[in-house]
Amino acid sequence: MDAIQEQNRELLNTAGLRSTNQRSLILEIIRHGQGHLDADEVFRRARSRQPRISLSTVYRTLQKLKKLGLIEELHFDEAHHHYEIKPLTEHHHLVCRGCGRIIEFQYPISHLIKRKVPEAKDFEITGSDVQITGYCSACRQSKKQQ
Amino acid sequence: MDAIQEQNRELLNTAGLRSTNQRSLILEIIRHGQGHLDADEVFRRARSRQPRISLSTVYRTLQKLKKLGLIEELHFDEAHHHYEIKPLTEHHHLVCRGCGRIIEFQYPISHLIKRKVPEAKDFEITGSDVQITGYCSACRQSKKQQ
DNA sequence: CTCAGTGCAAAAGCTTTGCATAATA
DNA sequence: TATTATGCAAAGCTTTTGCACTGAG
Repeated sequence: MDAIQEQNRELLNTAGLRSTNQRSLILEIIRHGQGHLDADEVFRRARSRQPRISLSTVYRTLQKLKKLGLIEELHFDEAHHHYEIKPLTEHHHLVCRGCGRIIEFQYPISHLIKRKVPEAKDFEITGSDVQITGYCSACRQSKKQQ
Repeated sequence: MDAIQEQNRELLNTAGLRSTNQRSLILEIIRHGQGHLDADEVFRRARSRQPRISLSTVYRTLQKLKKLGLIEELHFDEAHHHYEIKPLTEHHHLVCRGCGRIIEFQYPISHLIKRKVPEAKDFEITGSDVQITGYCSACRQSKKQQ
């Protein structure tokens, strides 16, 4: 067992979960997935390394990891969810309506809102997600040429 | 036909759509729905006034109205979408993880992001949604008492 | 050894689609 | 009248669940 697996094992055990190959693998996949993988993509990548893994395990693991706060569930303009490793610094997403590209940016929105928005004064903020939709520079170029 | 229906009719015709009782009704329901209705809720309210309306019509109409930009689709932490009339001023949502209440607030986020975030300089912003999750003051109170 | 976790298959949402009928322009 | 829109039923996708088996602690 290598160092990364050992680290995952501790992470899971500390949370009161059993460390299994499946869970460790799924955690790795999301960690290296550059964010924004959906369940099916996680499943396909997992299966290529562990052919007998099932979709239900993927879903059950994603739920557990979400509840533990290890990963975050994102809701883009689609019928299914996307997952990313819980970011250390607050970051958000520009979603291009042309090519679907997702550009991350950092900005301490929740801090700002806490300060500036009266409705938020009494609200205990645990998470935030900002989605800006529009067209990225590449798609703006190709729109002009049409 | 009353004045509101006549207004809806023009709105739809201008957009190149036929004006039907179903569409006019659905538009009314969303307009008076205080935001955040899901398709099923729109369907149930519509059926109480027009019993033969079908769920497919609701879904098809929501799609059309969304493409026209008359309504906006929101993605809270659930498996389905919510809809609201396109707001005139930019507003966003505090979503309570305790009671599910949704509190709206106004803040010109996209303007701010355009100015402050380098990644957004080249991005043509067409829409924005900020979701702050956490606990509202009522739920914070009841958490303390537990 | 015990119980949490897994795989499989079946079910359960939510949403979309094909087709004949009805309604609008 | 020529299309577009509707209702119904069936299908499609994503996600969840029941159950017997497996594997971690």
